[in-house]
Amino acid sequence: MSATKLLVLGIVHLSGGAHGYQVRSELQNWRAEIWAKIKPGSIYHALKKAAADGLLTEHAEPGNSGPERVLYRVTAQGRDEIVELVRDGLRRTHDPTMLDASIAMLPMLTRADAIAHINERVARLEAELVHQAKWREHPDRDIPEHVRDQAELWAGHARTELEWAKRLSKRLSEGAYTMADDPGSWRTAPDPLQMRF
Amino acid sequence: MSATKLLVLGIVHLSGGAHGYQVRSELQNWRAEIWAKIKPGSIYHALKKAAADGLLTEHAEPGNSGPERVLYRVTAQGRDEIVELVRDGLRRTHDPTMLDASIAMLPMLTRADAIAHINERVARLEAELVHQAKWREHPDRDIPEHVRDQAELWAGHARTELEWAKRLSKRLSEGAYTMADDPGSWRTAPDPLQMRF
DNA sequence: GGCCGAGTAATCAAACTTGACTAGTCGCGC
DNA sequence: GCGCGACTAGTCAAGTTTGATTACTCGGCC
Repeated sequence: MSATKLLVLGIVHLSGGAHGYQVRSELQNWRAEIWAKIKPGSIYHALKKAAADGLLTEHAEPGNSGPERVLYRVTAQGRDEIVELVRDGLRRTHDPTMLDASIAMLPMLTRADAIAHINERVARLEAELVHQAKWREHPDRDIPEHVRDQAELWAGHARTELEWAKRLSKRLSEGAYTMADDPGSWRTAPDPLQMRF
Repeated sequence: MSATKLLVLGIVHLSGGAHGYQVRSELQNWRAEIWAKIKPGSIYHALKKAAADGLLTEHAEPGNSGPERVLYRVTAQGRDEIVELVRDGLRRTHDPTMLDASIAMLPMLTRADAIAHINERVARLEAELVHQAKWREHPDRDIPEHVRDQAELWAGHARTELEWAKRLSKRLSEGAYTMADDPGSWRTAPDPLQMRF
């Protein structure tokens, strides 16, 4: 699941550098254990992996009180990765966790970019609904009846998501939220993360 | 994810004994790679694990053509486990994959049992909707605006699922599907799986 | 008759997740 | 002045998932 990766990178970015426990508690604040099903162990693993991949830098901090801590910061490559992951999560259907994570990190994109990708999602959902409708007229007959009826539930969820995505797209074009290219965002604010290490 | 476990056990049960590849192709027929995200490797692992846990028995078959195959059969304990997993999946919210798998294996339950557990789901979903509505009136203010707006999507999904679960419950009480206590089900049919090994 | 692609059947190492466990600090009541 | 619970910070082994890879058969066609 790359939702963990996205959330961890995103939180470190938003906090402008953080150590494991900070990420963990921030995610707890956001109730992410529920919708993203993230457990402590995965967070520390994701941080180390991301550091090994060059998306984060590690700074050992002497334990002036308490045990040693490691401070992580997002690299330029890491920021690009976050943006790419958010785009991917918005586009890709059938992965609710990744969608939730992407929404959480939506302000990493510029307004136009976000709208474009949400609209792509809308288009995909519409295509899937058409496809499903066709399939239900001519179902495979070697599949049990109740398995075919599941399709109703999927279609319902697809319609719900469609409505919601359309509303979100509309709200964005009306100027809701502070996006990456708006004044006051992480991008226009003085940003310590521009530094390379 | 115990959805894999449930599907694998369920398919072996429905086929009255099967080897890995049969399970794999049957799941492909049901398009389970899409909604349950099952990959070949996991299937073989799940089979071995279940056998080690006493839910399946293994019968080595000499490769009379092609490589060696292992035939699996569900034990009495395995059947109980399937029933328990289906009940669990129906009850538990926030786990769509497990719900899908449970629906696929719904006829493992008696009609009354299935209805009872689906009704429990309905009650839980209603409680969650009430809880969410309250939370949206008094949101935590340290959470970004767009994260709070995600709740709309969750609520939408919950409502969709609620409607669907109610319909399913109704259909079941009207006699839809062949359940475990109906004539023609795996339970009333002569069943080779009753044998112990 | 020999090779190629499709289908059958499975293994394996690497990556990832999980839950339980460790270990230190801090305040507070007794 | 000490024991206890809560908070901070993280490690670790065990379990699971994944994607790539292996290996064998069979039918067809050049």
